[in-house]
Amino acid sequence: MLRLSKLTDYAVVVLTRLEEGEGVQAAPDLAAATGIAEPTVAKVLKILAHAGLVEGLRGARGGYRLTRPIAEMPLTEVITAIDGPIALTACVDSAVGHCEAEDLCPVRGRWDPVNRAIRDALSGITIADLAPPRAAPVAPPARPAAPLAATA
Amino acid sequence: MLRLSKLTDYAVVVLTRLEEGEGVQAAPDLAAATGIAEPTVAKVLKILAHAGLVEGLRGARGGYRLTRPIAEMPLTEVITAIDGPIALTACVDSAVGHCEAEDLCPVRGRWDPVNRAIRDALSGITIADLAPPRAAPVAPPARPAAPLAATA
DNA sequence: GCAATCCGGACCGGAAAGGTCCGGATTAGC
DNA sequence: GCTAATCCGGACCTTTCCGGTCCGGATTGC
Ligand code: SF4
Ligand code: SF4
Repeated sequence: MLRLSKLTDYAVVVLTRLEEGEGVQAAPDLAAATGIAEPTVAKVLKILAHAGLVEGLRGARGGYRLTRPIAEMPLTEVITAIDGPIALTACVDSAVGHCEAEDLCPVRGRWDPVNRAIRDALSGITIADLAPPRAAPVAPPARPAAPLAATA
Repeated sequence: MLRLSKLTDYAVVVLTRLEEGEGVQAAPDLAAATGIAEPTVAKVLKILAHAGLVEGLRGARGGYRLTRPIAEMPLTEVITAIDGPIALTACVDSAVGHCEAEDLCPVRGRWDPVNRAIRDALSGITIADLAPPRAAPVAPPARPAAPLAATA
């Protein structure tokens, strides 16, 4: 169904929750706050830390902390970090495996523009756009999808 | 990897191949022409016929035929026919299953604009855009992604 | 009547995702 | 220095879904 993995979804949720708390937050803490199982949250955090989106502070009183404000985190970065590069089919540039019908296939390589279109549409969205309207400083319901209007 | 299913990919390939041949074409014929396994092609054709994108003529000398020119077939229709409705997460309108963290989740419902953005980006693409440049009447390499430029 | 072809469904296997767990390393606090 | 808390890296299993195959039945042209 062109669905992105649950882990990616959870990652966004965790990131938004990280933005709310000020200091470092432990994994079990975030798990309780989001309603996701604790080991799963830990796994997501580990992947995100590996991608450089969050920073893990070890030792007692440790936890995780954002390395950037979520307003400067494109959604594509999170997807790429967890699900790998965006590749609709096996014959786009970022794909690894190749299909066996690639010689006879008449549309070989023609997926690239489509792939790029989706990537562009997603790169204009940041995690902040997915986050809940915190204090609503400007206009909460007026621009829920401002950067998305470019497609229309 | 935000990858659409192979069946959908095959469907596009078969559709483009259907456009090339004039009359009806049998499933084994298409299989040989595309390099895809015959039962798989048959399965794809069945699904497409069920969705109304192609028409199956039974009996001897039968086969499949397009109901519309591929230039008027949006890509979303093919995806929806095979992979089901486009739903990035479990909490968008078109999704069936619901995640258990939907009450505590702060981004619940915020995926909808993203989902819509992708759907819009895809609805502007037709199968003809994926098809190979048949006779190249205008300019083959000049406009490979004309309808996609709206996102930039 | 016969052969060719689509139609609908059931069926199975393998891969991938989701989820869980443990031992080790690191650091704050006492 | 010792203990407790916490991240880190990986291995592990379990389940689900996708890709692929197959068969009996219905329909039509010759
Ligand atoms: S070569 Fe053709 S069949 Fe293979 S992945 Fe690309 S579009 Fe699909
Ligand atoms: S409610 Fe939250 S966790 Fe559940 S599918 Fe929606 S965004 Fe993801």
